[in-house]
Amino acid sequence: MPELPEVEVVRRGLERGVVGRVVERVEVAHPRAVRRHAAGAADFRALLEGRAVLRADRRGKYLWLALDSGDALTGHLGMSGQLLVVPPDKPDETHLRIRFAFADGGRELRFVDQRTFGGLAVVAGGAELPSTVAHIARDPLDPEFDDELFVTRLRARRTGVKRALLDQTLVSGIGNIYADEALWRARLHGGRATEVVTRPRARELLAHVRAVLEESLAQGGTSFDALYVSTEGVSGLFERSLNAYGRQDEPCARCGTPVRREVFMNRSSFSCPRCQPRPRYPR
DNA sequence: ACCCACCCCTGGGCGC
DNA sequence: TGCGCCCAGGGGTGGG
Repeated sequence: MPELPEVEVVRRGLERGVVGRVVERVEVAHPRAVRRHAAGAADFRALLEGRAVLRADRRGKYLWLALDSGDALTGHLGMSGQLLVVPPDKPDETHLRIRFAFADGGRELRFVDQRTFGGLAVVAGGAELPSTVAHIARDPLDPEFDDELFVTRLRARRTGVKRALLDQTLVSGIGNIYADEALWRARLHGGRATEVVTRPRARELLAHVRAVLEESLAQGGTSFDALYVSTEGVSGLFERSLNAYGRQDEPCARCGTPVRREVFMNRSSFSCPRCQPRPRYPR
């Protein structure tokens, strides 16, 4: 899916739906879904069967379940991954990749992923912070996120502001939607060079990032279609609150100028031509 | 240490 | 109907 709000909705669903339960049986229906588990599907199964789930954690767009073995079942949803908690008798989804049945015979956990950009892996000793997640920065909703460090590092970059926001090693959890929304709120064009953004402007941008992530989370995230849903299959409602993303040719909510679409980093960027003028020297 | 182009996939929507 | 494009909330990798 999904960006931070959508992943956090899933994490909360896992907390309610699988924490405290014991995995009894794992079925890997598609090997690509465990390609990040280098030792293969059989090893993946062996490390999970019989294990109890202690916690559901998240950093940025990465999720993990802490296990009683000290290992972590880590996951990334990619562009189209879903983690669903469903009754065992529910018919298999078309793109069901991995099934987890629990010892209590209750609802199953299913990893469903149309495009298979996502995947799961067991990381040895990773219950606290999986080594495969440690390379990314904290996200803006993390209480230990260091705002001033972010401002310093942002300004040290020699790139554009949007590229920087999308760089998960600088700040995690932001994707194409929330980058565009935060930039719209901050009245900044994504091509603005990071080194000319003043410290107060950078702090302001971060405040907008945080606000849009929190507001979206409160609405259950953004769901353009049925691919972006909670563990219960429920869609989020934040799409109606988007001001820039996907709003090409619609009037800017501030000034009425039609929202433009530009291709940037081989993907779409939406912005207001008047509120967010192109910089003279874009990055 | 950065930054960028490219690659990995499937399916929906569109024009022809 | 069908085909060929284009498009889509992702990251990892290898080159410069």
